[in-house]
Amino acid sequence: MASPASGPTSAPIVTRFAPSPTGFLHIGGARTALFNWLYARHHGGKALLRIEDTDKKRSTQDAIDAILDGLQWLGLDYDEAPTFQSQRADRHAEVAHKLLEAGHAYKCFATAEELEAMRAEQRANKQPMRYDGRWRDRDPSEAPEGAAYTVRLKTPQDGTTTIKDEVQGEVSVANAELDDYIILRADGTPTYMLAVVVDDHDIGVTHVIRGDDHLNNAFRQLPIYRAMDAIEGGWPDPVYAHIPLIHGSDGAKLSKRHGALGVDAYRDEMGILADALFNYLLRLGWGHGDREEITRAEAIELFDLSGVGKSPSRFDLKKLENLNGHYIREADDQTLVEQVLTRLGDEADPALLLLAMPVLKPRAKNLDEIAEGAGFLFATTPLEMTEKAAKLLDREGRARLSLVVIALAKENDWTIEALEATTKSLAEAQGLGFGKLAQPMRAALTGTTTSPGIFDVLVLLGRDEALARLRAQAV
RNA sequence: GGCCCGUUCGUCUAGCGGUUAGGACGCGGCCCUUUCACGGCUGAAACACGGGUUCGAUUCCCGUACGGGUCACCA
Repeated sequence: MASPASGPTSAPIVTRFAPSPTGFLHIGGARTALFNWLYARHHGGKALLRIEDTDKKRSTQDAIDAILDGLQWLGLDYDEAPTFQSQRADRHAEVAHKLLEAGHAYKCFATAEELEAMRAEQRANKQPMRYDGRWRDRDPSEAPEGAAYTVRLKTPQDGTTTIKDEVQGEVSVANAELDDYIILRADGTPTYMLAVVVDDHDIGVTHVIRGDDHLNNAFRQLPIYRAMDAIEGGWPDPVYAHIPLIHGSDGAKLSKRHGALGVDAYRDEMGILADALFNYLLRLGWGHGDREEITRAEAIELFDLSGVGKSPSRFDLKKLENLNGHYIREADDQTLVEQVLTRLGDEADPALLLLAMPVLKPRAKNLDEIAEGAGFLFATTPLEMTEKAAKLLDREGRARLSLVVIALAKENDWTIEALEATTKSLAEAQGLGFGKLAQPMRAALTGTTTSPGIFDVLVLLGRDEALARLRAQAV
């Protein structure tokens, strides 16, 4: 009756990520890829990649490139060259014919229109919509001469199929719920349901880790494994792990309007670091005690399917950005310079940017904010003023600036320490709070009201440029 | 509609019969402070509901509600 689909395996673990190239690598796919990769790495197994491009109409080279690019960016590498499902149609058909010959599958001569009518009737009668098996026991000779046919799998009609899912636990479905689905189309091409099983078997996949939108498919795919195992042996059930889907902030299935963008958009448009997305995706649907910030090495060490929750989780950009800020602070300055440079104009000087990076990066939560914060370094006089900055430069502010200019013009030691000492003693001599001097200075120097420490700004700009900007706004 | 799955602060999660229900993001306050960040401290904030089982349920069982997934000659 109940037959467990999976048990402990002693053979080396092989996982695979199998996207269909009909669009970019979205956040959900990326996480599925991540979990598969992590599981393989954690257990010292193999991580494989397969492109499921059997739907020629919807598959594009651009999508394939985008997926490969996204995976590489995230640092997910594969142990063998990717396989392309479309190139294996002959093998799929071969298996279908074995199934047919052994009586585990049969020819169905029902036309598409006929089946549509059948479904319409079932819908009208509120019956479950599934193939009624009209050709299951009929003799093919009853079909019209030369009629096209599909090949359907003869699935068990009685009993229950139980899978022991690593994430979902034991899940059972009555076999009566499963219909005899098509494995080979009328044109002889394989359907996804057949192709997946054949490919997974052929490349030695031991663990199928995928979105739980495939949970129902497991019950349909298992009969192929069992039939083939009965025919020729060597087709053990794979271990299944169906991970919950990622939802948008409103709880509905992730779609474009939720920010279900390609990972390239997070990289290019939102200035997210690969390490940050890696960490965020890891923590979405998986937990390990109180751990939040987890490096790649730690992830490989700690990850296991037992930590994956069963409920869908919502995508939260705020948390991603918080994590991104963390990884920006940790990141190597030179690497950041390269990434930020592409977000700045041609006038940006890499050397100066590198010098400024230590004071720029602690205040940013994405790459664009670093670029924004670096703006003043490469601005040309007269500086553009934000509204708030202009307000700081009223008559009083400009008068104070004059005092500052006089004091700093005499300063020969253009260092943070010396500048701070003279500026602070000036403030004291004038009986002013230091902020009264610093804010107008910031406005004159950067055109904004927020920036790194004012002495950092002075030093970064250099004596001549700094003095010039100060003079431009002094009375 | 049938089948399957889920439900702990707004969000991500820890918990695996007895806890002041913990952490993180976000939010409020305070400290640090030349601004903005960072950092530190702190506050508000959750076991969907109803029945059982049990000396005792967030935890186990059954319902209900709500949410999700899936029902193609798509993948």
